[in-house]
Amino acid sequence: MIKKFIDEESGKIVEKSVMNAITIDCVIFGFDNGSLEVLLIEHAEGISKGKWGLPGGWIKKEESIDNAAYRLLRELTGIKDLYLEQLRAFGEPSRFPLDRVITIGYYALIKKDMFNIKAGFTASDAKWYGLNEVENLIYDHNKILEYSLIRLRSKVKRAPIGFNLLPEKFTLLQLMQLYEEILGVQLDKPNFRRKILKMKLLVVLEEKQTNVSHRAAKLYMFDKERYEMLTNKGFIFEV
Amino acid sequence: MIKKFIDEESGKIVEKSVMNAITIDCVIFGFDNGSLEVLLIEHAEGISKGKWGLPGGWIKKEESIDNAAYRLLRELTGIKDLYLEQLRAFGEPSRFPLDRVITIGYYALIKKDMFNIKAGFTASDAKWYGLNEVENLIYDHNKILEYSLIRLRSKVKRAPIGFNLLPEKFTLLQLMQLYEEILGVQLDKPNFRRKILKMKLLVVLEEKQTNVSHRAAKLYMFDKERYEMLTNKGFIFEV
DNA sequence: GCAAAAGTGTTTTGATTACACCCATGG
DNA sequence: CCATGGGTGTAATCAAAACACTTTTGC
Repeated sequence: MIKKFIDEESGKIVEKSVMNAITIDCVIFGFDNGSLEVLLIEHAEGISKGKWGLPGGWIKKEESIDNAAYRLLRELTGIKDLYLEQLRAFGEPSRFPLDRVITIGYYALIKKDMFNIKAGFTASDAKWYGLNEVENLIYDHNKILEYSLIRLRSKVKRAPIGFNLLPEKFTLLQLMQLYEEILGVQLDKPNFRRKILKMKLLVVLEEKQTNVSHRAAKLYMFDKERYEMLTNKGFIFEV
Repeated sequence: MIKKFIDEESGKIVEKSVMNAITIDCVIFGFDNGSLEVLLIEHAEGISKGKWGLPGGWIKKEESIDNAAYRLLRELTGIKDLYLEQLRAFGEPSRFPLDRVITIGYYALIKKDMFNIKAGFTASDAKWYGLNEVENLIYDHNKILEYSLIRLRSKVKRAPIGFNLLPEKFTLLQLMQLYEEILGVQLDKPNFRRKILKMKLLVVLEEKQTNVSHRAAKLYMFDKERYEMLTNKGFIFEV
């Protein structure tokens, strides 16, 4: 099967051979005003025209599935620095009405402040949805979204991937609210502070919040090197 | 693409249409004499003839990928009652030398005492290997096996799937050795007892061990109903 | 000074760990 | 009677949870 692509270097339209009957669909998470959101696409072509669904696409013959997912996200958001992880394959025979198509689900975490949507030629419109605003999506995309949430909740307890949803510099309250939102729990501020600081994954900055009508909070950054060091030693992260 | 299958009801050979360029590969774990083992297949056809690899096969057009994995396991082992879980899709372009083929990895846990190998027509021989005995497998099967181990280790801490590797009736020491083997750690017997019993997932039986040259241990069974009840309430299992 | 969030301190509770020790059984 | 694993008890340590309290800032 042959599909058209925009070449990333030259910008020209090129034709490429893609895998048959296998696609990629991606749940993109963002975090804004204390709420977790997903990026959905209004499909512009085919039988699903006008309906909303997860962004997705085809796998080129010569690219790995991880690279295909990266490419699709770049095409849509322009972001190169994001967290990406495969969920699993979804392969009910009835999931795609016209033909037997298996899809490989991914989820991505992006810093929303780095982001602007580049609507591609298979997406007429893209929009952020709060998790409770999401209604009926095309095919089995609700199921993929549901599964991605389970996975995100479980993963966020074991590795500090939450930082990928926050801006470079953030306050401890922002971080706590992120965890509260993802895990759907209420956390105790003093206890959260102590716990997260004890992990030594954060670097305190000189900077503080500005223009807030209360005591300004210190800003922190995630210390990736320290994290790598700790994970290599078999470190476990739990909030 | 058309492949030959043995119809499970009539026993006759039938031709079925299968998915192109997508396969299933399965890591089958068993537990014997305190050691974790995997079932490997000596491939009898194609370019991988004579080499060992994971059991796998094609996905029929009309069956779901989970069902395809179940069917393959039934064809190979005859066992209907086993634990099966998808790992993820493996899709490096170079993983299969002749063509671009994406595979969906699964892992299964079986009770070895229920089991006898039914060598199918795509497998000339099947053999259990201890984890350290496994050498170079075909394609990316070492990678799939490695990943399945990571997954098994992580899963076994959060859900009592280990029982699927033990006989119906077992002693606490057997169970502890299973955890020690899977997790690669030494556990303290008294502490393990208390912890596992406090979870209330085990039923004590009247029976005891026989013919042992030490005090006979009580036999236990896993209480599946109790487990379902606890999981529904958001129960977490950690050893 | 008041509201609102930042940030510190302290007590209680419960789980984890480490290890000493007694029990039952076959050879 | 001794080796082997079955099984119980307990003290020490550590993390989690609950919550009272002080600090800083804008209005």
